[in-house]
Amino acid sequence: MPDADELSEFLRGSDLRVTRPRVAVLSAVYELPHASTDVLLEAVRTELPDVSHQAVYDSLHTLTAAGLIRRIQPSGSVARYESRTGDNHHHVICRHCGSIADVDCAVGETPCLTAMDDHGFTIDEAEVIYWGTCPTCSNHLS
Amino acid sequence: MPDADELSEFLRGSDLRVTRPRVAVLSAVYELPHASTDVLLEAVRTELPDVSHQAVYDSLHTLTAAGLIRRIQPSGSVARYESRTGDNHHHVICRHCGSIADVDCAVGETPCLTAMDDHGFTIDEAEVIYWGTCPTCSNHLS
DNA sequence: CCCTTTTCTGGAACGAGTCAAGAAAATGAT
DNA sequence: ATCATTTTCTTGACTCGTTCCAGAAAAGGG
Repeated sequence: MPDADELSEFLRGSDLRVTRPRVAVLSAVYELPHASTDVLLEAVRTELPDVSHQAVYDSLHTLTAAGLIRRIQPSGSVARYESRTGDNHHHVICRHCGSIADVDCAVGETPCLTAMDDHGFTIDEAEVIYWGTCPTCSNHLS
Repeated sequence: MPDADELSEFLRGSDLRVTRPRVAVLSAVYELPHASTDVLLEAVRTELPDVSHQAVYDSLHTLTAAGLIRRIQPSGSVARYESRTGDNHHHVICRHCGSIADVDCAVGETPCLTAMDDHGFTIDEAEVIYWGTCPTCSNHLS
């Protein structure tokens, strides 16, 4: 869990200005993986009570564009963010409660990156989402 | 491309009442794969000019719940629907224009269905989205 | 053919996200 | 350090896809 100085360095390393909202947002994304925007907004406001939601949206967009965080948006969900980037990991999502866990690639480094027939597309990413039921919901349902 | 009678049979086969909006919606989804709700609404209205948008939303939900059509919703896109169901195919999406094409499984029948560490989840579906650039946009950009 | 159940209409409402203009803050140069 | 420039943040309105609701209409079984 990087501290504020490290987070600032991450920002500077991406040629981004270091502002308190950005540091707070980045910190929140590290603390709360797969959190939605409004959860992150609340988290940020425990530290900076007066940030606007717009500042959080802007920061999330900027950080995403810089590659410091990753945005994921499964079907039927609002946007969520995580700090693990660039390692080609995927997600398993519970259909019942919406909880998300990370899963590493099953098949080598870039599984399925070669589609059978790519229709002439140039493919640069294969996003895999596993849908299922989490342990908690399994117990609850049985 | 099934005709109205066949579509009606599909509905009855799923224990759904046969209504004109439903037949028209189902027909539109067959005609326009990966179309968004409002495109489907327009298509339906060429045949049934007075359908409400709510009827189309309801029909899409009902047909999706019955498994007659499939709903897909890539990040940053509105909901889209297709008539190919149950064959475990995936999609390749153009980052620039949003166009979608079907791709069959690259690796056998259920690629990646076995996650490396499933965190105790019971996985029932692996959804793969290939992101890239379509031929048209490739030409345009070069 | 009528009755019950389900579906459709019309319109209001919701929520995540975006837009826009001016105020504030962060960087780079003096 | 301070100032000027550039970028970012605040405030508040607004958009758009989607959902909610109550009453009207239509489908299918008896």
